[in-house]
Formats: sequence, structure tokens, C-alpha cells
Amino acid sequence: MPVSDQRPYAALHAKGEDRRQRILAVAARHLARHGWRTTTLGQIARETGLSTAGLLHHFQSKAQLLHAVLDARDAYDTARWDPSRNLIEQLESVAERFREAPDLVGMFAVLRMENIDPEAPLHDRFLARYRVAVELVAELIRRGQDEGIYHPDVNPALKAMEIIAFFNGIETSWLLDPTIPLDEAIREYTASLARQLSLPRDMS
Amino acid sequence: MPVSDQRPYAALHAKGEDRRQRILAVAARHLARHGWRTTTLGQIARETGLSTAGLLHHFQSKAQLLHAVLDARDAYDTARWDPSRNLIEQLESVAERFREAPDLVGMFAVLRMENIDPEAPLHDRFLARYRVAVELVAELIRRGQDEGIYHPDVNPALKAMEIIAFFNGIETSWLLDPTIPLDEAIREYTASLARQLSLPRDMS
DNA sequence: ACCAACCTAATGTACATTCAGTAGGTTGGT
DNA sequence: ACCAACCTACTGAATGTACATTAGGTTGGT
Repeated sequence: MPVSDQRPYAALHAKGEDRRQRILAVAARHLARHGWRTTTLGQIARETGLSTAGLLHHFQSKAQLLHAVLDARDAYDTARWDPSRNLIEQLESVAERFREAPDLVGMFAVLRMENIDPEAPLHDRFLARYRVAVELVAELIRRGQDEGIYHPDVNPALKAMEIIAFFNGIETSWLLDPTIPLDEAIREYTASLARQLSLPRDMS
Repeated sequence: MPVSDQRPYAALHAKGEDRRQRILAVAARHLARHGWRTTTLGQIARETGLSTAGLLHHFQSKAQLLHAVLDARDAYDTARWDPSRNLIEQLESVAERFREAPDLVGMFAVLRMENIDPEAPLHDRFLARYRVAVELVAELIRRGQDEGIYHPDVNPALKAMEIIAFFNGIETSWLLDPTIPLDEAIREYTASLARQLSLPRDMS
């Protein structure tokens, strides 16, 4: 059970649970735009139609609210992970996710940057997550190689790092400049990736 | 002349100028780790051996100090841009820069994230810089195509976006986890990039 | 009657910025 | 060589503001 579920009441009351969800959504949006430090409880509260104290009835502290939003993103990702898909299919679904839940996606990217310092409260959480992501992608590459459909010369760990880097990077670009052709950029990349992976490279 | 050069005195006094430079270096390191909001003038001042008020003698406000550090990074980048190099050479020099001035590089990435919001004070500066970077890379690709050494099928604008995304992304990964093999990852990427660009693609 | 769901009004803290002052250096006139 | 006027380079102590958090209530559903 995630830390953030330590609320003082059971979720029996529909109204409270509803409000809780609204708070989470508003918080995600604000965190995506302003990050953790700059976002104030007052802003989130006002936008949810509450006083600051009212908000703190649902989440005992700002820190706990943060964890709750992160747990929501984790849950979202877990729900959307389909192990039966291959690498390329998996990657192509990322673009959908960008559009489906831009706040959750953006929030994650912003908070990751805010927690780069080893002393930062969420540093370990983001570091662990990064490594899991790389390992997951590397594993998909290895699977393809074992099945004989991907080129064996590719270094799975290195290529996985590259893939994660591209997606984090294009995400950043898109957050900064939402007018860029996100879909095309992703398709272009996955296409050239598929080319690298699938065939013996006779050139160079 | 950059905004941040509007200091109240000419730079005739060596001691003051020296202190100024030290403040900038300390500030860059702090900004790279903690970002703008979380960094306090007190921290920078203490580490430079000054009181907060003493620091504000050199830079009239926190905002002006920020701009001064950014100007320093711009100057650094401009000094290192060599238009005679081709795309791949240019990209390979990025890794050097990571190691040569990690604080400046990291600071930039952190601040970019902090200014994703269109209302953020530095948003326009970072957006403009992003677009220039993409255009610069796209132009290098076009040049290679015109010279007949790069494959004409590659869409320069799209590929440039991808390249920028990869570098921003691998930078983020490296900041989060300095143990990753940065050089190898970059070499791996530039190598496969060179392969894509240089030869007719007969496969698929 | 009880408890979730709020509220208003403190409280305390962390900052950036301002203020008034001190010490030492530089400069131009004599 | 001297000195008055004016700098730069600071300092410690306010000042003001923006928050997070707490305390102590009220209300309405069950």
C-alpha cells in the first residue's frame, strides 16, 4: 500500500473520495507547470474550491499530497503496461499517453528534474524508476534478439539508455514547445530504430 | 550587451571582478543541483564567503544574478561553436562539454524544466534557444545533403528534433544517474546516426 | 451522537530585499 | 607627499511577504 494511502478515514464517503480525486488532478496540473517548490497549497485549494486548511483535511501535508500524485502516475503507468507487446509497439503507445494524460506525464518530467540532487527527497524514487525503465526496455531488446528478429550486434543496455533518453528528451521539447509535431518525431525515431534492430547492417 | 552587465561600477577593480566570477561559479553549481526557486541567496553567499547583503552588492537582485549566470553559459556555448565541423563532429564534442562544465550544462537543463510554463520568466528565452538549436542542427543535415554525403530521404527538421531530444534526454539521465556510461551512449547514438545518414537504405 | 468535511484565524519560519553604517582604496588638486 | 571627496566592498539588523501547518470551531450527512 502506497504511503499516500494513509488517510485518516476510510474512503467510504463518496463526496470525500470525489474531492480527493479532484485535488489530485488539479495538483498534477500545477506540478506539471510549476514544479513542487513553486506550487502552493493555496493555489491547488482555490482551484479545487477549498480553503488551504480544507485541502489539508484530505492530505495531511504538502509532502503527502506529492506522494499521492506520484502514486497515481505509477498506477496509471502500470495499468497501461502490456507485456505482450514488442518494443516498437510499446514505444509507439507512448505518444498516446502524452496526449491522454499530459499533466501526469509533464509532472513526472518536471519533478524528475527537481530531484536530481542526491539529497532531494524524491531522488531515490526517480533514480530507481529510471533504472527499472532502462532495464525493461533492454529486456525487450534481448527478447527480440533471442527470438532472432532483432540484430544481435546491438548492445541492449546501451540502446535502452538511448531510447529512454530520446523519449524523455522529446517529452521535454514538447512541454517547452507544444507546437512541435510530436507524433511524427516519435514515428520517425521508432522507424529508424526498427530499421537498426531488424536487419543485418552491411553498410559503413 | 547582456542585461546582467548593468552593474553599477566599471570592472576596473580586480578584487570585485574576481569575487563576481566566484559568485557566478557557485551560483551555477547551486542552480544545477537545486534550481532557481530552491536555491537561496544565503547559500550562495555563505559558500562564497559573503553575507547575503554582500552578495547583493554585486548583483542587485536574485533575478539579475540568474540572468548573469545564463549569459555566462551562452558565452561559453558561443565560444565553443565551430561552424567548420560537420554534424557528427559537432555532436561528439557535446560529451566533452558535459565533462568540462557540468555545472553550466546541468544548470541549463534544470532551469529549462523550471521554465516550461509559458508564464515563467525565462520561458521565452529557453523556447527561443531550443528553436535555434533545432534549426542549427537541421541546417547541418541539409548542408550534408547538398554536398551529397548524407542520404536525401532524411527529413532534416524531424531528425534535428530527434537529435536534440536524445542529447537533452541523455543529459537528464546522466544528471540523475552519473554512473551511466555517458560516452559510450553518445558514441553509440552518433554511430547509428552516421549510419542512417550516410548510406542509401535498401532495406525494409 | 458521531464523524467527515469543511471554515477562519493564528503561528512560525524562510526568504529576498532594504537600510544605515564601516573600512579601506583611489584620485585629483595642492 | 598630503588630503579631501568619493569610490568599492562589505556587515548586521530590520522589514515585509509568502507560505505550510495548526488550533479550534461549525455543519450536515448517516
